[in-house]
Amino acid sequence: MRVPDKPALEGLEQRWLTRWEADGVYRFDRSRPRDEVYSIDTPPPTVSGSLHVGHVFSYTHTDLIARFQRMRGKAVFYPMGWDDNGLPTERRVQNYFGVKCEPSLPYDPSFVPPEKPGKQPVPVSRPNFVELCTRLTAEDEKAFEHLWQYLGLSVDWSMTYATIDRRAQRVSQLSFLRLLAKGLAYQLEAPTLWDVDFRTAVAQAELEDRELAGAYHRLRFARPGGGEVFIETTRPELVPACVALVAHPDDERYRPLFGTEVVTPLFGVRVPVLPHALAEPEKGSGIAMICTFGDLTDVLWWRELGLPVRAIVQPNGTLRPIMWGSAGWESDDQLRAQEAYDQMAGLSITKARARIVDLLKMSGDLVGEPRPIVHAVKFYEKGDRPLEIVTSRQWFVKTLELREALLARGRELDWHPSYMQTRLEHWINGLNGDWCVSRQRFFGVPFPLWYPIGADGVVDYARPIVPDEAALPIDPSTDVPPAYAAGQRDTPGGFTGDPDVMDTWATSSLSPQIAARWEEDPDLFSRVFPMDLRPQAHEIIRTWLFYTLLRAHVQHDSLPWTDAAISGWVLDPDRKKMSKSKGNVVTPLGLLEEHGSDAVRYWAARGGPGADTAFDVGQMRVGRRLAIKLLNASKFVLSRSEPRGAITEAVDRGLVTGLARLVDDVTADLEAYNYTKALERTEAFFWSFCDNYLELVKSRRYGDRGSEAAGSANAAMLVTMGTLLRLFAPYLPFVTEEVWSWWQEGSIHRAPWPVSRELLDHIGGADERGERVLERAVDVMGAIRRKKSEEQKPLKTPVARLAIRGPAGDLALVEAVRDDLVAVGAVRELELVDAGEFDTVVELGTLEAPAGGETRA
RNA sequence: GGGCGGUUAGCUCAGAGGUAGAGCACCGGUUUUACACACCGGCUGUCACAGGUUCGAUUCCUGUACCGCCCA
Repeated sequence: MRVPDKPALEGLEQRWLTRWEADGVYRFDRSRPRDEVYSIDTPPPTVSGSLHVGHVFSYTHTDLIARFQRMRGKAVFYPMGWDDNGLPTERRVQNYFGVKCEPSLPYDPSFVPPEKPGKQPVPVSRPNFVELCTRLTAEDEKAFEHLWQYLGLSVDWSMTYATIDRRAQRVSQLSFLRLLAKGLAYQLEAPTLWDVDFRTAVAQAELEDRELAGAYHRLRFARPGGGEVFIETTRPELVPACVALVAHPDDERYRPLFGTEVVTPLFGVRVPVLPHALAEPEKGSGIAMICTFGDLTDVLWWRELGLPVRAIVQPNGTLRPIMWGSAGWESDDQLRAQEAYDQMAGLSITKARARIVDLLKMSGDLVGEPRPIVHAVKFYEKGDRPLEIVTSRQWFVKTLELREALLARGRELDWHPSYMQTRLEHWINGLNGDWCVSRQRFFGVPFPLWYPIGADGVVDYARPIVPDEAALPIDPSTDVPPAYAAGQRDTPGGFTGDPDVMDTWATSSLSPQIAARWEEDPDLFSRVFPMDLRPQAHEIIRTWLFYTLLRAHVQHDSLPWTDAAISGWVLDPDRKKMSKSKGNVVTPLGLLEEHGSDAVRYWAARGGPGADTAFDVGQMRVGRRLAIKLLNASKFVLSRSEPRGAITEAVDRGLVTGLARLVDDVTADLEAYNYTKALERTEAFFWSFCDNYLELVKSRRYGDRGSEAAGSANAAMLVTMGTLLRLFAPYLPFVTEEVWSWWQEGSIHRAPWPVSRELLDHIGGADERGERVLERAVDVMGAIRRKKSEEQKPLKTPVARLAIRGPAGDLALVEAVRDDLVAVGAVRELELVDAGEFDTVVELGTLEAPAGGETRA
């Protein structure tokens, strides 16, 4: 026993996080069978993004569960990952070093980035660029790792992975090749949502709608036999891409036109007028122009009506050159079309629009002035310009045909809170396309494929060259396929590598397989997969959760985990989402240092599963007070804790009985992922233990009633303190470890979780009467305290006379704690009257002649 | 426009078909040999609104308003 004189919280984090790492307290024990393992699919953060309190909040929730399961005897598999590939890192690297990736450049092994980023970005080869990405993320990872350790996450740092490391690349590529073999991955030259700035395809999950100012332009289409039709469009620049007009089949105005042709203004292209139910008679003039492609509805019409492609937008967002009169670009007036179009070719969308508006005005085909409107336009969530739809070759993973199976998987999963499941259901039901997994980026996992080039120089995408699984991971831009020589790259009769990388979700959706070392370490895999828990935020249910479900379903025919615990947002005190732009972001490490990690964890734990929670420094102060109280109460209990004996006194037995019930309740709460409720219960019990029980028995434990009575109190206190410390350990890992180290061997975080039966064994079974004795004692103490407070007397004022009335049964309970009550209240005369309802009358004495014995109440 | 969640004390939140709860804040008191970062006592409510079911609704149902998020 080694209790400090002045216990304090300062410095506990640094001391214990170092010890835990050195002692391997959180090391996963891979010798244990699956049913003794609890495995967690920890969200891998993107380290090039900033650390924020949301991280601290949600990762604490996971750690609470991890620590609980560890103390229950599970071998906890709790690795950390980093998800660094993708756009955020590329952007950060570009800005940080002042470089720009230029894939056509060769690798320069001696390249050194500029000291300071210059005005013009320096073009670097793709391998050089990836090197810079790796270098910067390695630094960022250190900052994250330190924060996590300082927060007290019980992660096994020896299992850390990165979704861009060789191991993860291998898993991603292997999984892709298996999907390909199963026919679940396919490539398609297809209309794809495209960000012209990032020059990459964008998946449905990455879209967002933004309100944008636009204008309806009323345009005249001539009918060859005479007459005209007016359409309204927000995108007049796409007139050269027009392939049809469409109206609702029931629209009387346009019914006579169905099956006839009209001629586009300026370009003189004959296009059919067709009926389709999706055309809205109320919108504009009720007849719309179909272009390839203006929006997703165009894509749908194009597909369903079997229309030709007349694409004019290039991947860089400018209009491509077109030879009017060539195949697919026939015109009634070829010269006029060419003359008009040449004034638009090469321009950006916006400039082309302005130009064609002028041309249409001059030709008289624009009727009236453009009518300004505000409409929803699709953007890439990280992009700045509206998405275009370009036709390009992309890899897709089939999702639509898995709809029913994935809905079933979603229902099989245990959700915390349960209502989050409907978010997945609605997402799956709303899917309208397969998952586009190609990204035209650099810092990512490449597609492990090459394509043969024919003697004519044409790439044969239909016959991809697949590497041997044993060779993975490969980079097709530097590695050479079997049976080819390096010199044959990009030459007729040779080969070319797939230029794209995978969507980051295509890799992070394999986080369970990566962490569990699928197809690399079958022994480990069988012990941890399928996992137990996926903790994550609710806004990525449609992405991360959905895709992970999909991968496990098609690859393992199982769920990836049995439980999903969804964390809410951290809101600022005005209940708004915290964000950098609002300037209400708090630096997490500073927060931890200011309040102490245990205190911040306490605040996080008070935010229940799924609940958006206000950032509340007040709650952190409460947590800090709790931690300090634990230090002080422990000091009291552990100092002078001799003699010890059997727990014989009624109130002591009552305390242990209540404690046993607390253990059962808290355990049930935590099993149900209700960590907030569990904390509330433990906290309430602990505070009452301090303010009521400890005060009540203080005199007795100091030996005023002999060593046997003292031994009973000491034993009850020690067993209670030892239990409460363990119940608090998942929440307040630092302070509980500190106190534990005063009197116990080993880490509290490896100590067994309390079991109610073992507690009750100390007293030979539950003692409900003892509990009622304790309750009555608290009532009587309350009456005495109230009286002193009302009369504004010092608390050590003696009680001259204490008269307790009540039924005989209640009086017997008081009798059982009589000596403790007399001592705590300095009661000179105690009278028990068998009559009426339970009631306590207190007459205070004077301080001048204090009674013997202890005086505290 | 559709969906999910929320609306309870000044604040943050719990709660449950039968007399409204906790912590913080506030007010008053007490220095007591674990803790003044403590302790004791006290104050605070049209449970968002309107209907309905019920002996009884803050709780269940329907609708409305407002807030947040997700999706069109």
